[in-house]
Amino acid sequence: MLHRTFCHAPGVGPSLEARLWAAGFHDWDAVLAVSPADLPVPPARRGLLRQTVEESRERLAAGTMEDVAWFAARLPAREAWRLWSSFRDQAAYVDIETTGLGIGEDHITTIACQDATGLRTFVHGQTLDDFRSALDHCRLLVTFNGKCFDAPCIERQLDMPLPMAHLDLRYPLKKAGLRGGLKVIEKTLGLDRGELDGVDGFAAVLLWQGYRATGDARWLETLLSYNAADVLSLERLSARTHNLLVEGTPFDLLEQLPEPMPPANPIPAHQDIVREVLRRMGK
DNA sequence: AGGCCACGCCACGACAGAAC
DNA sequence: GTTCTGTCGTGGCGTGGCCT
Repeated sequence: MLHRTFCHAPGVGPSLEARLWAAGFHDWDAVLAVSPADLPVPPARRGLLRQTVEESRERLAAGTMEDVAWFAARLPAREAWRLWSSFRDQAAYVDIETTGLGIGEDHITTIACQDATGLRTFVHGQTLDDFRSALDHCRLLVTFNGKCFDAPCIERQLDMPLPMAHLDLRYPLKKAGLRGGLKVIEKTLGLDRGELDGVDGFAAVLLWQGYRATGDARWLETLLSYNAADVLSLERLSARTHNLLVEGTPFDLLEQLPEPMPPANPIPAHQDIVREVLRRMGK
């Protein structure tokens, strides 16, 4: 979808982009194939549009982290979803758990990261520092509400800059009509958390506390299972977001993509631990 | 419950095209 | 050439909603 995008050019908003599409300029090649005078945009904007399209073609072909970040910086936030189909192979889906909502002394307890190489988890006091190199090959960071929560936490607590493009699914999903938190949206799409049903972010705090208090690895494993579940659905949600938002363009049929089922969660959740946590939560 | 970001709304400026 | 009108993009501000 990115190669059909013009609203990242200065002076081109939703209206002008729609005018270009309606006039048959369906991708960058079509714009470069005609003289600037034939473009259906105000004369003062033709030069910059052509220049942006030329640079876009080069940057999409190069596809370095800087190139992807260049697109992300120029796209209006509401159109950031268009990055995903072009860079999904270099995407990393990330979610963190913490001891709270960042008030006072709260810190990251675990991180789950899924990318082309598979699922990895990182634990405070054990392997958390390894996360610093986990995103070395990542061109596109994908999260849910990560712009507000996960990314600032990681940057602040691990002192780890995140310069790559960042797609926060919360906003495009809302634009596509899917509101509410991650679990609510998963249920709407028929995705089942299985034995982790009812476990939420606050439960994750209790799971960490239980692990610290008992040293029992089953508490940690259940926490990691929950953390993993949060990232394993993100690729599917990204595809659904893409497909729903592509429906609002003239390229609905051309750009629809298969929606992969989330992989099975490789980390077991222990039922007795889940029951105990839900009991402590009054559920 | 705190922090953070995008969104919605509005006002404003730039520009193109029409009318005179 | 000037003026008016409509369209479009941009920036500022307040607010809602999501994370653990």
